[in-house]
Amino acid sequence: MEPPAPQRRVTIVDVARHAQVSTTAVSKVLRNAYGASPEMRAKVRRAIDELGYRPNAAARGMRGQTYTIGVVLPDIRNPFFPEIIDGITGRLAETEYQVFLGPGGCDDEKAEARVTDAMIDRGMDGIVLVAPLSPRARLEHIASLVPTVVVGRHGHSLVYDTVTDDDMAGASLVVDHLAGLGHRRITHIEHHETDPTRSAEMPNAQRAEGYRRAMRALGLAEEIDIVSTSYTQQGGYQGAQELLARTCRPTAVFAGADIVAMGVLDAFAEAGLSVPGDISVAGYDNTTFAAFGPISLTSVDQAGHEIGDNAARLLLERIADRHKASAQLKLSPTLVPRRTTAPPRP
Amino acid sequence: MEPPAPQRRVTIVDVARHAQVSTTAVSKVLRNAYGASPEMRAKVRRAIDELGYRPNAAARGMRGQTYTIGVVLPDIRNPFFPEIIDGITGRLAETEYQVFLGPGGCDDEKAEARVTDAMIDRGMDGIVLVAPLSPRARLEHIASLVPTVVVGRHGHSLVYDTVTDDDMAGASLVVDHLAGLGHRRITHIEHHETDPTRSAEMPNAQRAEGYRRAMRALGLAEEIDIVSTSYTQQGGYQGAQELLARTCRPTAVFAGADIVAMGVLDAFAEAGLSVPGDISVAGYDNTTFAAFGPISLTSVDQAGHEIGDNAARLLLERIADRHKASAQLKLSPTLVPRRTTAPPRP
DNA sequence: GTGAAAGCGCTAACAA
DNA sequence: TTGTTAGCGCTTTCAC
Repeated sequence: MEPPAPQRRVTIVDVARHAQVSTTAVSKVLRNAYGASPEMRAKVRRAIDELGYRPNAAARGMRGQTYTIGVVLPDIRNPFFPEIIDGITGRLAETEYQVFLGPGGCDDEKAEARVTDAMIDRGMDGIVLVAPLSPRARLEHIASLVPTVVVGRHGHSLVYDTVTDDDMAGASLVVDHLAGLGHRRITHIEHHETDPTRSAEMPNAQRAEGYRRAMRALGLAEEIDIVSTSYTQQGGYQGAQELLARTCRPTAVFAGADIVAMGVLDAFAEAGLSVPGDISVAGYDNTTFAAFGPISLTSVDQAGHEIGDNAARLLLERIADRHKASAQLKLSPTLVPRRTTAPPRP
Repeated sequence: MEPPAPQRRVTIVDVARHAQVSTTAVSKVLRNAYGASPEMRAKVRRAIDELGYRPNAAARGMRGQTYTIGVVLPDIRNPFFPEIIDGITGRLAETEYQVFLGPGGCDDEKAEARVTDAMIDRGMDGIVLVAPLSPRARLEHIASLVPTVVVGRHGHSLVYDTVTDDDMAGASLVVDHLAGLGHRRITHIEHHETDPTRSAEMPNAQRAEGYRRAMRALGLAEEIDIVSTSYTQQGGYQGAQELLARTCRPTAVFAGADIVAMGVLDAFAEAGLSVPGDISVAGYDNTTFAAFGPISLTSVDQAGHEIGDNAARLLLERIADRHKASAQLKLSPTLVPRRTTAPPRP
């Protein structure tokens, strides 16, 4: 009687024996590497299918690749990220690579470091960092250890590629839209950046700067008015409270993110202001809920899917050639006008 | 001159040499295993710090554990999942385990299989399946290969643990709430389950059944009315259209999910119905957007954080003892009344 | 084109 | 308590 094999997983050795070839041959077939005749490939493929063999990624990783790509998200809650993920997985679907997401605790630099370290420890072949919080030096350190693409953060580097949305142009779209409706007193609610080292690289800073430039370009330099809070619902609520306390209120508010606009709408509703009758509100990100009927928020749509797709493409290129010149891609956002913006009261 | 070490990563051998001990000793310290004196531990710890050593997870995985937990989500877009993730990572934060999320393409059984296979290939120590679509046999197969906890799917198994919300009780909460306000004609919009094999195990089926039972318990058996569409905004819109076409409309709608309620609200707004003046609407999941001012949707809150926390706890127990008896946990949801429900017109 | 053999970095038996 | 040694499953020279 045969000893009852205790659920041992099929290995490359089993495949080699079953196909009557060497393990080297099997390995070559697995990697589509040079040095295996068509007949051999066929034979090996058949054995793989018959045995239901699946390579052990850990073992592969010891010498070669793990065929694993890590994506680090600062905050899974942000409804903008799924678009990026879809773009990445879409591009990678046809390849052997598998994507795993690392949950970076909401706005927590420590958690981000932990996740990226964990990915490096696990021998991931490449990493996509989405809107990372880490200082630039840290990003370059990561990139020196593993092929890296940084998404949603401005500022170029020689060691990693970047894919961003043109946040400055996006802010212009909003300001131009509001000015086109007849608004002059347009206030921007921004996310206050605490860390000066990464400051200019963050999208929020770019949006604020885009707001300033667009206002100036329209001859509204005098009207430039920025309230600093944070990109949260709470931040929007506080910002709106500040505006409500003024004697001369703006006729339109450009919130730096949709979630901020939610807080603004809450505050205005509480104060009995009607939107857009008394005041217009616009957001940024075109999150899922912006489209919901009761909200119907004018917003800016970042090309999320395209961003992810390009990030994955650049990462594959960098995995293939770690020393290629770094690329910087800037994609264009579009305005999605909805029912929270209208001409000001005459 | 020394040869410029080409960025070689520090290994256990380097640590052992630097601390003047054997690699076994280092390994024991890493795993807090038995058989290392305090002095030795201290010496090794120091060497680890001085060299900045981090163990290679792939190599560890070849013999022992990878210290990696995989979480499979059916759809990253569902705003209910972040709560679960937080619960899981919270519980695991104090341990050596790292969580990675596998992006299961929205409602795609094939994608789910691909992700789970990938996790097994990568030697993950445990897997949490959130509301999986796979047939039961497949779940048991996965569980036979790696410690598994299934979340958000009813139906017990001997090989995996389950953590669910009491969806039947949740449905009762909604029906009781509406009936308490004076409603009798309460319609439920359900997700139509195509696959009969998993049918009864899915939360949507439980919610529909809970609705029926609650109606009967209130003596409203005659009024039981279920519209079958899907748990999407589109599904809600279609379901509402069907109701609008009737001569005798319900006075309240219980949507099986918040996202369904969004579609319902859209349709009612288009038809000029006011909510809750003309008709009340309730959802399920208490998603982030349900709380937004302009929406303010009455909903059912699942104990997401608690679900995740317990799932992680059970998984750790199962990793420690693969043959322990399987556990089934059912947590209680709560009702969150908001402004979309009110007494019917007299 | 093919395969034997030497590792990759770690853990687990086993000896000392 | 400590160290020696043999793999884990794969990839990669390097002979043939």
